[in-house]
Amino acid sequence: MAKRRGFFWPSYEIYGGLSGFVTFGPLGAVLKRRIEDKFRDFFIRPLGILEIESSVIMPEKVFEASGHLDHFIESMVGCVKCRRKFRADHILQEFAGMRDTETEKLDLQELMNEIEKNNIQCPECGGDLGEPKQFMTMFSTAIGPYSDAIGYGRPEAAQGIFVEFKRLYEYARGKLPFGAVQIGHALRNEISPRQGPIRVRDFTIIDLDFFFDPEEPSWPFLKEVEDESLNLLLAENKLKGLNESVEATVRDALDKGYVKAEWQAYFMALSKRFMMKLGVPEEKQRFIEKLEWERAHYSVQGYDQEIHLDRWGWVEVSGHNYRTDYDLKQHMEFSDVDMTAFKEFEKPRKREKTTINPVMPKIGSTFKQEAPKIVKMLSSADPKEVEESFGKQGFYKWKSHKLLPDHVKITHETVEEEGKHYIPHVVEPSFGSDRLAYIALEYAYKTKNDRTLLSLPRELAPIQAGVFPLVTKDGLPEKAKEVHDRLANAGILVEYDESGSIGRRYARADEVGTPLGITIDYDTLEDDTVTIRDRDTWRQVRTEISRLPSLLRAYFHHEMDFKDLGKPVES
RNA sequence: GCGGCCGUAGUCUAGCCUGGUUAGGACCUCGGCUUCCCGAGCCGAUGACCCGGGUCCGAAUCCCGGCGGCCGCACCA
Repeated sequence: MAKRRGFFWPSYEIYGGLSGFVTFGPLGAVLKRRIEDKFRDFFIRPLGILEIESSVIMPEKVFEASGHLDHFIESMVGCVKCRRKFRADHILQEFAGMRDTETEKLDLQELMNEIEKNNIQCPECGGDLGEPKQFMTMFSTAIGPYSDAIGYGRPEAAQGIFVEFKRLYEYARGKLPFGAVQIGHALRNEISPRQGPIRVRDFTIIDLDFFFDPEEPSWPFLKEVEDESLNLLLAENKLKGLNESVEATVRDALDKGYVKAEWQAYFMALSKRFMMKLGVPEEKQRFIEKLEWERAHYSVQGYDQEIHLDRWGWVEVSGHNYRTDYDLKQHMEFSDVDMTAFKEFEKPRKREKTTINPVMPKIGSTFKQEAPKIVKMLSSADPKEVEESFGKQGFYKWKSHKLLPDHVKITHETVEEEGKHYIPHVVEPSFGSDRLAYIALEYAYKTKNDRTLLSLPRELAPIQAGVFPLVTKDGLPEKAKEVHDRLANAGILVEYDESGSIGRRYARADEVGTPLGITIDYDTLEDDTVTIRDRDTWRQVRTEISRLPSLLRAYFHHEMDFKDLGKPVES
């Protein structure tokens, strides 16, 4: 259906196809765009969130800082005999009793050594395991003609926001909280994509990164959603093997500690409502908390929003991660650019301040070429800690170097502070708009009297109205074309169709989810009125052509119901 | 990546086992006729053997390889 009517299909079919890539057709592309617009209505506009657009290819440095280079990688080991593949780290955890924190640090050679040392065989057939290999799930490329300028296709749009934090913060005139969003393509080289449009290698991601002060995690907006109930499958229950979800209001979920950040709960509630707008009833939705090892490296708490589909079961449509200050901190460290926010105290505060100043002549003569490193270390070290260490041990140890009190000058002073710098925390709801389009389609798909009906929410429909002459003679087609042009000029997405019988044309329109059918009949020639037919009820009303543009506009903005569009027609 | 099943117009399919004329049908789509409100009817048209190699006088059909799909395993930030 999706293919025949032009919603989406597998890409590169003429060359045999390539799994993990889909093309959105004429109707699908519009549907997707409308869903993204709906997202803007729902999340962006009310909160004044900043929408930006950054590039898909990003330099290696970004992913070094973000941690993706280390984490978006899987070491796999294959069995020589049965050729099955396993995650090398999982094997070691299971058969050598190693912890994930230990296996994480091992390189390929070390993984191999550990496997040999522990004499691990293939868990399936008992055969020997081969050499571990790494599989990078980011797409890599060379930037320009220099092969050492490595770039990666972004696996998430969020990094494009974090690297621009400073400018965005300035644009927001230094006020928190604020959020930034990006709707754009992201690439992930999935090992084995399945499930058609649900799991692809090139997809549109919507990353909304919301920055807030961790000391002021509350916000009045929460009030709007605190009674919304959420269906939560908690990690603690998953660990116990329980698949029962709990029903809790946003307020309760926060009070009971199910959700750690208020803003996260707020976005979860909004996401639930958003799905309902796309046609998914609440009982087909749930949020499932990620276990520690299932979470992304940057996340301290993550919930996946899942939608139940008859075809694929529970499918993830959005991820809600509490990223804390992880990303900004990392980019600060790697770029040496300050990404803190500043907040003024209500009253200036007095504070004892301890500072360490390196005494350069001494440090230089003691540490020689190591001296610059020492100075750098001191600038980020905690002065109190250094002072205490001097007090207890008479020196401060950093790596293999011993720092003596002579090397530094410690001063104490009382300073008056107007405010302080801090690294904002981030809560991130993230959606895949391809999946949203698929879900809207599946939930709209119905059959009625053996006919297919795509009951899309009216504001999502790619074609808003069909214009049909009742029969193709006596000047009706000409009149219908006139009406079509008039509506098209009024900014309404209309389609003209005169092929086949009127019933057939209604059926075709129903199948692509066109909400309204406008029919030109013999009465039209008399009094310039037309009938409007409702896709879902097949009811008809009659109204004047001149009023159509404003009536339809109101109808699509939900300011008017179908019955208000004209006088009912007896059939 | 592995194993099982599978691959004929946009869709569903006949033919394959047992090689042999223009690969048949239905739906969809398009054109014409007809038609005063829900896939009606009649006439006509477009459109397919997944790709490559092999066997053979001859391959949709038999053999090998590849690609793709579905299911299971694995992966899923």
